[in-house]
Amino acid sequence: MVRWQPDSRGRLEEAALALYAERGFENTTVAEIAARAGLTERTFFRHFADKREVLFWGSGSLQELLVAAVASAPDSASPLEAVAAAIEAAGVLLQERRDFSRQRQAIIAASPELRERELIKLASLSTALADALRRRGVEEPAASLTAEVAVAVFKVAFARWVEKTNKKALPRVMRDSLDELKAVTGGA
Amino acid sequence: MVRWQPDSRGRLEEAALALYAERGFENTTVAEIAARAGLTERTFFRHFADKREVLFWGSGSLQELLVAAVASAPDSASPLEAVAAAIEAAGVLLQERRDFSRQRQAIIAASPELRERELIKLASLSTALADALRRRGVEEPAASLTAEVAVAVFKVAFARWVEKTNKKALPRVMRDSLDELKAVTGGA
DNA sequence: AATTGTGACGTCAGTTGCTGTCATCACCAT
DNA sequence: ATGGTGATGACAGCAACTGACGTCACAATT
Repeated sequence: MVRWQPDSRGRLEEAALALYAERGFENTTVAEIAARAGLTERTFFRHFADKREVLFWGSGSLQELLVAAVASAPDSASPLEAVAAAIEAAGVLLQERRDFSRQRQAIIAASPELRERELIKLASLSTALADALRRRGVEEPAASLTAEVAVAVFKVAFARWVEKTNKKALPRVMRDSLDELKAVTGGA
Repeated sequence: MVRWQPDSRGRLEEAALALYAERGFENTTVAEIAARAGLTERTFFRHFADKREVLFWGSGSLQELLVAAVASAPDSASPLEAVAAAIEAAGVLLQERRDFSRQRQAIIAASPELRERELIKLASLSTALADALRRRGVEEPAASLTAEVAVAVFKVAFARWVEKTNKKALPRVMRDSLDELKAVTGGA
């Protein structure tokens, strides 16, 4: 006789996603999420720092992926080329989980609190990318600026990808957006 | 006999800034702020949507300044030149309130919750700038990308300006950072 | 001058996010 | 068996926020 069902964290994530989608983030209580997962409110907070974090648990691995991509870029690659390869790799990953990504983004877009949390994750990504670039020998402020630019392109491309149905694949949108950015900053 | 002292909002701002600086944001209670201002907790929430917003009341006017600067740029100016003029104008304003800006930034930097709020203000600024650019006839995604780039340069320049004492004036740092960005995105 | 708003604030009660603390009990190693 | 461990439940409590309602100086109206 098992005392508890396994994967309580996963059940909490699932329950939260469903309830946030159903009745909105603000209109669902942690107690409801826990009840749906067959757990206690207290247990929810043992797994997630707060009510928002349950939606952002995967962002850590995405950040690791991007940082690894920057680190493994060939030495001949420029800083911009290194981060370009990284966001394309992220694009591949998100493209694979297309439906999930879109549902999640719809939930986030509907709540200012969740948008705040998303932005700080992206800011964390930016500093991580800047660190990775500095490890490649890029000096400041070029490292920070390149990292910020990468996140900016990521944001814009992701927003366009989410927007309408039947569009290009995300890695392609990432590339196109980066080319647009070069045109904007270069052809002054 | 006046029933209440005037400028309750200003007193709340002042009290909050002092207490946040003194004992940190998390260790300060809204009730304490209100008491220091000679008011009630309930009144605090009538003036500010939440505990963080008291530090960001001025960000609206800054955003208006930037948008106006973009709108009033000469027709001959490229999108990047238009936002460059805007962030330089913002640099002038912040340079004038140098001490206040730095104290405020120190408080924000010390609290993740406040950093979240700052980021969403910058995101709001980015969409406002993109709108202003679109009103100048700039198409998407160039407008969004240019706006994001402007905010990125603003962030990096401001961070550098705050960092060490005895540095260049902020408008100058803004210009330099923008030039660095052009080098980074152009000289691939 | 009397009346009637009106706006800014106080008071109070309630919900919800979040935390500290302690007990419980299947499981595992010894 | 014995004892340790880790995940969970149970409970109490604080602080952020909200809604409802009362109060009273001041201004506008008549």
